[in-house]
Amino acid sequence: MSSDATTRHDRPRNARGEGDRLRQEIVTAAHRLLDSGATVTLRAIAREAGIAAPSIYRHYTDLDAVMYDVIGDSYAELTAVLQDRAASAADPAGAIFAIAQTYLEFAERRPERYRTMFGGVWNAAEAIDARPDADHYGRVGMEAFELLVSVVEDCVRAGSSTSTDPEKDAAEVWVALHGLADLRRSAPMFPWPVDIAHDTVARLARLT
Amino acid sequence: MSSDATTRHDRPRNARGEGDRLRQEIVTAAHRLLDSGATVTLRAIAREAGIAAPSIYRHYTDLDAVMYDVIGDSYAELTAVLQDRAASAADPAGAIFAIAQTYLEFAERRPERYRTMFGGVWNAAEAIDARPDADHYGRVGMEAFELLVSVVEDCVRAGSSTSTDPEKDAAEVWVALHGLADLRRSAPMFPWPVDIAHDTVARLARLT
DNA sequence: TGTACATCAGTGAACGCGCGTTCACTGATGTAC
DNA sequence: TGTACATCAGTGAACGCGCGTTCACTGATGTAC
Repeated sequence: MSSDATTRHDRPRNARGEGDRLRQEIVTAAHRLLDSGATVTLRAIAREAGIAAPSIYRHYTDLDAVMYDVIGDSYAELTAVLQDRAASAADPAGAIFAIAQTYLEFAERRPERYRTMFGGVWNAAEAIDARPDADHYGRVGMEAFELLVSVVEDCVRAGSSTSTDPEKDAAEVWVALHGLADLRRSAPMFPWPVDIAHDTVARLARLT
Repeated sequence: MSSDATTRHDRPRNARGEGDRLRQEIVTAAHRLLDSGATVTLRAIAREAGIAAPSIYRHYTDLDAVMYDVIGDSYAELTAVLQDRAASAADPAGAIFAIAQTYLEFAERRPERYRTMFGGVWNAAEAIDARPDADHYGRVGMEAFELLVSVVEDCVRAGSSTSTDPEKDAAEVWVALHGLADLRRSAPMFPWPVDIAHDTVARLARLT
């Protein structure tokens, strides 16, 4: 059939000066692949994007560089949805629970994406460390955490938390949420107490 | 050079009736590979064990079957070391902290092994579910957890914990330990509070 | 006691696969003269 | 206005690699007669 023996939609080439559009299409294709649970390889991304594999090299040096952008987008998306849900909560304590629930939902609905972001198969930390703009991306990843810290602080001000170290308590909440997200997926037969998330968060955030 | 173009120690063949020894050598080779951080493939295991790749099929149907045994051994080892350290603690509360520290050390010293056991790359749950003797292995994995539950119960009896649901509180402690083990590896630049493990465990086990 | 044979432990060569990566290229479009 | 040329976006064919898996085999050793 076609030359590459793979499906290739007849994608119209971008206009002159618009070459960067393909860069975004590559990232989008990688997102789709990740969310569908398929293995993410350069060739798979190319197939998903409807382009030839070598075309990726015009925009990225390697797979890590692509994943780096995928992770940047993912952090931004997670942060946005957490902020959104926290903002619509009735009170600070409600915001904490909203964040916890939203975080767990994100991890459950996009397990591979979550794993890519938080230390799954692809080691984000390593790749980010290797970048000249590591600071910027480290900060993007921290935004969601800082939201959590500030919500704990809100709780203290509102008198609904007895925390004396919101930063530390927020870290403990994050750790517990991550552990829960990860273990629920890998040990689904474990008899999980239904209210474990709510209970753990309440204790670690020192809610009254 | 040699036929397979790879190093092959001249391993003496096992005596008649002793064929099962190779089965153990295969698992041991897989452990070494895992602990060295190398990618675990059938061919890599064969190289590490000093045998030809097809020889593995005489003992295992596929890589999953090998990993299944690797995981069984790993659970047994972790459980043993946890029991050991818990037993030499001065009191029940000390036993909890000993378990926590030992668990985190295990995860830090053998990161790939830990990830293989608790939902990393290779999905233990899936492979175990597919086995006829799934119950047995599910229980092996549970032993370490049950140790934690019983130590929390000891604390309650000794008056050093106010827990009213040791099983649930033990689950929360486990979740937090797993989250900490996993995130510390994947987010090493995060400003981890030094006493976060001690603090989290004390709170979740309701130590007084 | 000798010998034919079955069993056992393990091998070597070969295969097809998807992968990352290279290379020289194609063909459309803007720009200089 | 026409035309030569540079640039840009993207391709197709090919490569070597390690992988899982198959197949027919080799050669040592225990067992039956």
